[in-house]
Amino acid sequence: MAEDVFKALADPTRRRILDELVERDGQSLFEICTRLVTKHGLGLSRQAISQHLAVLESAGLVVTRREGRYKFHDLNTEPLERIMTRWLRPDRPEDTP
Amino acid sequence: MAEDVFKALADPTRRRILDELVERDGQSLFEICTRLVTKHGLGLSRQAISQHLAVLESAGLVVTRREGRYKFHDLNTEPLERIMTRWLRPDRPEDTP
DNA sequence: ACGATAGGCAAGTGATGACTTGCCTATCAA
DNA sequence: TTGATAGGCAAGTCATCACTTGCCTATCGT
Repeated sequence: MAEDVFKALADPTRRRILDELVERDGQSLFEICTRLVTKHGLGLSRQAISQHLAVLESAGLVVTRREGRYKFHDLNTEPLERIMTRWLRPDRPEDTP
Repeated sequence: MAEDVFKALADPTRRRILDELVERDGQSLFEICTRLVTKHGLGLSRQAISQHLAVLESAGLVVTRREGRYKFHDLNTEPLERIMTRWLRPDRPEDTP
């Protein structure tokens, strides 16, 4: 649902996670944790990140695959593409196909 | 700031307001109130809508112009176009909140 | 001048959301 | 098996947010 996508995007930490997945797809929870801490200095617990990933997943922005004890997270931009054109009026010459 | 834009879009009522302004630009506060009530059955006070409009305005999604005792609200899609491509182009992650 | 219209300001309330802590299960390596 | 790794579940705290209520200012028409 569109509601879930907008709410998922409302949090800066979740947007950081999406940035991280754009840069490197298929990361595990712990990978994302360490990269958020080392690269952006975010002091968040593992559970916090886990909950953020759950929100992103239920919004369809992240899809997961399990392999053994690892759970890999992949970005899915399809919900974004559906949503962003909602208020873009068709009177813009460069954007209208 | 991108943060304000995402937070502004997080609320369903504010998204309704943007829908309303796409359909008919330059409405006053009372016009928006009555249209939200009659067309979508939203039972909200005038102040609630006013606060939502303030959020949208500080996010840059709505620009206002005063004429006498009227204040007209116009849609501005420029902030949307800036944040849209953040995760759609893997080469260039953008800066943030 | 008056009353009616259009809008703003500020404090208070109730709900949602972000984050933590503690404990639990499952998988792998030695 | 033991211990370490990867992750999940649930309750609790604290802040933010949406919305209301009440009162205030400014502008217009008569």
